[in-house]
Amino acid sequence: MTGSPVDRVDESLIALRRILRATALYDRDLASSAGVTPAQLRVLQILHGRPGGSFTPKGLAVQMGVAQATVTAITDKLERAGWITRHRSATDRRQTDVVITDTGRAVVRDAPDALQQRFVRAFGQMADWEQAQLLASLERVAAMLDAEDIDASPVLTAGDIHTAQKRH
Amino acid sequence: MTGSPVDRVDESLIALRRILRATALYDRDLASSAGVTPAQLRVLQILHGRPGGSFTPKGLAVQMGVAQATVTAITDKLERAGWITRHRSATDRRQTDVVITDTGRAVVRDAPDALQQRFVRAFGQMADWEQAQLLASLERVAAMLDAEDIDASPVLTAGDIHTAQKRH
DNA sequence: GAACTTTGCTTCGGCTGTTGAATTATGACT
DNA sequence: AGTCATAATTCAACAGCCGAAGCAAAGTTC
Repeated sequence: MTGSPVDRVDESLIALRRILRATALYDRDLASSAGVTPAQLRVLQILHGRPGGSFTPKGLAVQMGVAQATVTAITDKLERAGWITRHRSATDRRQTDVVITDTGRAVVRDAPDALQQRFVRAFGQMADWEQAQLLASLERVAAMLDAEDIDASPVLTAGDIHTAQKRH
Repeated sequence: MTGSPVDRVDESLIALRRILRATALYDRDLASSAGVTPAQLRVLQILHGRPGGSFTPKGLAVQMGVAQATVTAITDKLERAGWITRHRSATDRRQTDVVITDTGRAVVRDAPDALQQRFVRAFGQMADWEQAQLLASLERVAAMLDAEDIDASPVLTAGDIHTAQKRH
């Protein structure tokens, strides 16, 4: 069953692609079923996990790895939907504070993150040593891929994850 | 260092998100640097790994998890670029055969799949038991995520992966 | 074999995400 | 004051993606 080294790297890559594909499909399901697109939800999740529920467009752009213009476009839609508000920052009047609203937080809470739920459920059914091994492997892969030339800021605030926990 | 079970699932999810984010950023780099977009490259890769380098739009749509109309749009661009050709199928004249051209194959071969290269390199430096463990974990996660409600067809033919191997 | 249903593909209109370039406003520095 | 840098927006242009509508070919039913 254990093949040659070449087999192993091939099969690892195939497994990785399967993971990527599954998440892409989940994203699209989410978009069609919950009335919020993946990119918009990502913005809401980031805001939700921030102290005060607020962030600057620049900060959002850096964290998401997109251009500032993209953030402007997305926040336009979020604002029109009433999920965020925008105000000029008091301290630096060049900046804008993007603030999540209560209805915006509700969207984050209610968005069915099927991927995450499935992962949490399956993870919980694993034996202790399996969990530890899986975590080690995932962190290993993450370290392999998101390396120095990519901004390594903390990708995800834990807010949405803990939310999913509560509703296990 | 080893935290509570809740910590572990949280940290696993964060690692998973880091992986997803890294791959998304790689995709965008690829698009801007190689003159081919991720979706277009995916079509070319699928064709490249097929016997005869040919597939139907329907098959592409199923494999990629997108609508047929999307495949039409993408193949329009690929055809205009000279990377594929389209002919009516002889056996079933409703079908179209999408066939990759030689220049199309060259695009697949030369596309810098930085993600894959980095993975292969790092993987090769790992100890034997680590490789085995990583593979097992990735396949485990893949099985957790791309489950029954998602078409579980073989996601990726090995063609492009072996190509990356050769040029390790 | 005529009428229908199904299947495969394309066209069309519309939305989202994404970007670079140009613009405006503000802050920082000399 | 003058210059430069930074934050955000606007604009024009693509790419991806979809559902609905249309069309052609195959399959089915009577």
